[in-house]
Amino acid sequence: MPEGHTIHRLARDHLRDLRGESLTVTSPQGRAVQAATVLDGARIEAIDGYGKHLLYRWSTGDTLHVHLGLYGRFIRQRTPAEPPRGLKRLRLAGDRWTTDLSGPTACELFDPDAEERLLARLGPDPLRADADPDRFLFNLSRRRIPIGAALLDQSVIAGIGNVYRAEILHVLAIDPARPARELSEAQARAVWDTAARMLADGVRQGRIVTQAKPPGAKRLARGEALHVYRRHACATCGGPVTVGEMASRRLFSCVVCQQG
DNA sequence: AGGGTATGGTAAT
DNA sequence: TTACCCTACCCTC
Repeated sequence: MPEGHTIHRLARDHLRDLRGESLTVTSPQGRAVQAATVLDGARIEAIDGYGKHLLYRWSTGDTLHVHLGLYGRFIRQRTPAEPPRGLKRLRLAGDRWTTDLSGPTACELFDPDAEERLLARLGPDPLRADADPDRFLFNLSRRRIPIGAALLDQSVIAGIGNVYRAEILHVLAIDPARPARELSEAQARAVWDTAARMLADGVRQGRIVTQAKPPGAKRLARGEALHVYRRHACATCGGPVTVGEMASRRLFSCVVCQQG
């Protein structure tokens, strides 16, 4: 689920569903007791997404940091909600909606300087209006690691995960093994622009879709939405998709389209 | 019941 | 590099 598009969509949805109401905050699993105690009865005033991180700004002045990791998810239901089932780290119950968080890597209150430390190790996030593409170009220009590894490095660019990595490099016909700093400036800009466009599409659609929808089609089936990720044949040329490993994740690329 | 897998990341070695 | 953490789901036995 969670690459950058998921995070920014959650920020938007949670703001819509929960902002301004006094929330009942509980820690059903018993693993976020301190945060729940501090925040219970308070209101969410704003929510920021940075890459794959969510920052909830509360009326108490506190910031709650959530990182979903690989398995984390939010489940929404109408208030009053069923008693929590399974392992729920946090429950936010408002007048209309109740949201449960399960499986996050992080769910914690930030110290005063924790946010600064977090932002210092994140590259620019193409989904943010205040993002600076030149910082991304600069970051790429000084990395000798492959571009396929650089795109997963959150200090180079924030918000890209394993699906977007494969899809971005594919639509630009870039060999993932190519050293990041050897990309031309035009190519690096194209990577940024493509990332920004794909992520924004992901926010709108609530899932990752990188293929154009044929006229008349309602919704692309799963397996038709992507070009190479988890496919055997490339959606563009029909050629074989190879599966390798880069940055400890499975990397899919088209032998034909993405030759070095 | 148990194993493998997943769109992520950190800390120790 | 490796070990480890987090949860749900799917497959096989």
